[in-house]
Amino acid sequence: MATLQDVALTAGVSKTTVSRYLNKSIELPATTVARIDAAVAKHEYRPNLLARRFSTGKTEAIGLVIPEIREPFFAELASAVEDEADRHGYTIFISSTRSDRNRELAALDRLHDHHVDGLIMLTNTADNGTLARAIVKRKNLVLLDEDVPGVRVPKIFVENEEGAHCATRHLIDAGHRRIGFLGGPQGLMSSTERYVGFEHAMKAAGLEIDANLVRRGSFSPEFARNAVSDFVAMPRPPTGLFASSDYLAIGALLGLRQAGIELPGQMSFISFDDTPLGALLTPAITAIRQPIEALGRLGFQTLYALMNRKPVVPLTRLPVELIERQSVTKPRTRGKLI
Amino acid sequence: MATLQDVALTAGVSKTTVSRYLNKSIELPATTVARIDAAVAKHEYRPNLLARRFSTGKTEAIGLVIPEIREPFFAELASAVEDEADRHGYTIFISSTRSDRNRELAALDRLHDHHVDGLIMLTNTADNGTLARAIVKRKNLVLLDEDVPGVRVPKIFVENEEGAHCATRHLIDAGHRRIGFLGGPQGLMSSTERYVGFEHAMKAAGLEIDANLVRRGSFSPEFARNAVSDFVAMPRPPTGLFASSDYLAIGALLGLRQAGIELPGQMSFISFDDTPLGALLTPAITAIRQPIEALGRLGFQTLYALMNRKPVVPLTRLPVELIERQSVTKPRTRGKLI
DNA sequence: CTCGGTTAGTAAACCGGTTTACACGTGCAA
DNA sequence: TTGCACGTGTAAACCGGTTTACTAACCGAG
Repeated sequence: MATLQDVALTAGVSKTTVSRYLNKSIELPATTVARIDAAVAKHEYRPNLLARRFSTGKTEAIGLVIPEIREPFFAELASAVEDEADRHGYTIFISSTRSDRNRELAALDRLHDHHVDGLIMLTNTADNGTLARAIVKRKNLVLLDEDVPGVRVPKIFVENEEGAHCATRHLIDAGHRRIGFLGGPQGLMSSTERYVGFEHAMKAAGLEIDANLVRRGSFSPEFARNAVSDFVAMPRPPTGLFASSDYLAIGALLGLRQAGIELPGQMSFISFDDTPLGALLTPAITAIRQPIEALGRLGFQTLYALMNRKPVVPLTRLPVELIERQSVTKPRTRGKLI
Repeated sequence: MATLQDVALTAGVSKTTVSRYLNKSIELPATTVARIDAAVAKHEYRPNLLARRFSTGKTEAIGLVIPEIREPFFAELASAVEDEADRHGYTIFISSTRSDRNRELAALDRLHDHHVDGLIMLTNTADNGTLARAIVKRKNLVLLDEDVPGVRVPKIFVENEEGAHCATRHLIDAGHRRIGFLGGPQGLMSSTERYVGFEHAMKAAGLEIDANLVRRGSFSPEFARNAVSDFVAMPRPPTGLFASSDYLAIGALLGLRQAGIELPGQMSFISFDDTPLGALLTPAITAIRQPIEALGRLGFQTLYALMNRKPVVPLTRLPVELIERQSVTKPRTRGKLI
């Protein structure tokens, strides 16, 4: 591998000159430029990235910390972040933490160790303060989609409450009165906000919330499956169901299929996220779409601004959107029950 | 940030000693060890990774080059590779190439530039020689799942032909005689092998292959959708369909739904890959399962051996497995047609 | 007492860029 | 003729580890 020194010797200049020319921090007369260009070409010179990074202290890489790359929501997000990063000359490291706090902390350490210049973090387990304490010691960190309370870093979330309100309202408008709710873990901002949206929509419509039809506590499909099994075994099952994430929806749909419940005839169903899966199912699932692409791009742009010491918006809320498909209809039993 | 020098001064030794002690390349008496440990703790010393990498010329990172992280097959693979890499102290860069040859070449350049120590590559576009020429110039590269002809690097593939044979045989055993085949791009080893498996199974059963029921050329869902639309419009449509990848299956299923074809009653269906999606659909899709986890782990292990100049198996074929679900039954029209 | 071997280290080179501070020559104005 | 600005560069420090080659001190054996 040719070094800067080799190029400099061939071009008859010093390596300082070559370095500064290649980094555009110097203007040179055409003849010198030509000599350097020729020398670079002759040696097929490519700068040694390890040396450059050591010298500048920059890695031109960022980390993306997500719970699980296999889940389509996070894979979509990773794709968007990667694309935007690539556009700015950055590469990304993806850490799948499997919702493991220690792996999240390890990712923060890698930031500290100059492994990466910045971090985009997306957690989905409630913090007892451990994560927050680790985060406040770090710079160049952006939180996406889920909050970590008590840290002052740029945050980009979606309109969870409004989305949940809209979803619930959609079921109500279709004529549903008994509506089940599947929520994520307690202590997570997005979980809470989605529940609040559900609650407000129900209250605004003058409907009681039946506590037996509300299940909160986990994002796992298993959790949703069990909850749904309970729902359909009730004397008066709900006619509509709102799963507050697609991952919950998977479990819920398996539970409904197992119980032989037909969608949307016997049960209307709406979800939150709108990953591509939903469109392929029968019936195609009506859902609140999170702007994953925008989340990823804005996430990188914000981190980029942060790394370059540009001013940054402390909190952004991105809008969500109702995507109507085929899983919500009028309740079949409406005439009988009301 | 404390440096090795700071620690050395505090411990009253030279930085050589601290470095060698921390890297376990020296044995020291207990008292000295204690002094160094205390100094490390006092300074909260963490080695500067950029300096270490520059010094050793190793990045302790590898690249994973795949067509698209959003596709579940590749996301699963990435997850397996990442896990195995993590276990060996390596981190991974993921490059989604979007099947773009230039992005594949760029990833190879990053290997050259010391961006990563090694590369696991998985391509899905036929090579005209460009990729092969770029690959032969590189070291520490492993090919996964798809061949690039003419390069001598370790390769790990699955039993494509056997899998396709098994899938076709499964339809034949269920009583199907008119079987449609959806294949990937021409010029790809996996495409060809899967077609050959189909062909052999048909011949072995004494069945003619109707050229109108064979469509090869792309892995895109759109392609499959169009092919299926043509199939169902034929006077005598096939009763069974073999999609040689899950991504094709998605398009095929959309096409079948659009045409109002009921599965498995009107059409038996089998796919190749068995990503988690298939289990969630109605009916759940019978498929040939690729050993994604094993592919990823063995891929990393092979690269690891390669990077450490250990002997490496030049070609490995991993077995596939038939996962029976609900999308294959006896042909409904069997009595009438035969 | 001297030689050889072991223990416990160390000085300095090295990796290949980037960056700071400065030098030299030339032309133009005062 | 001096002085200054400007164009065209350069020498050397610097980043923080790793690694090579070496040494001083001490112990035991001959």
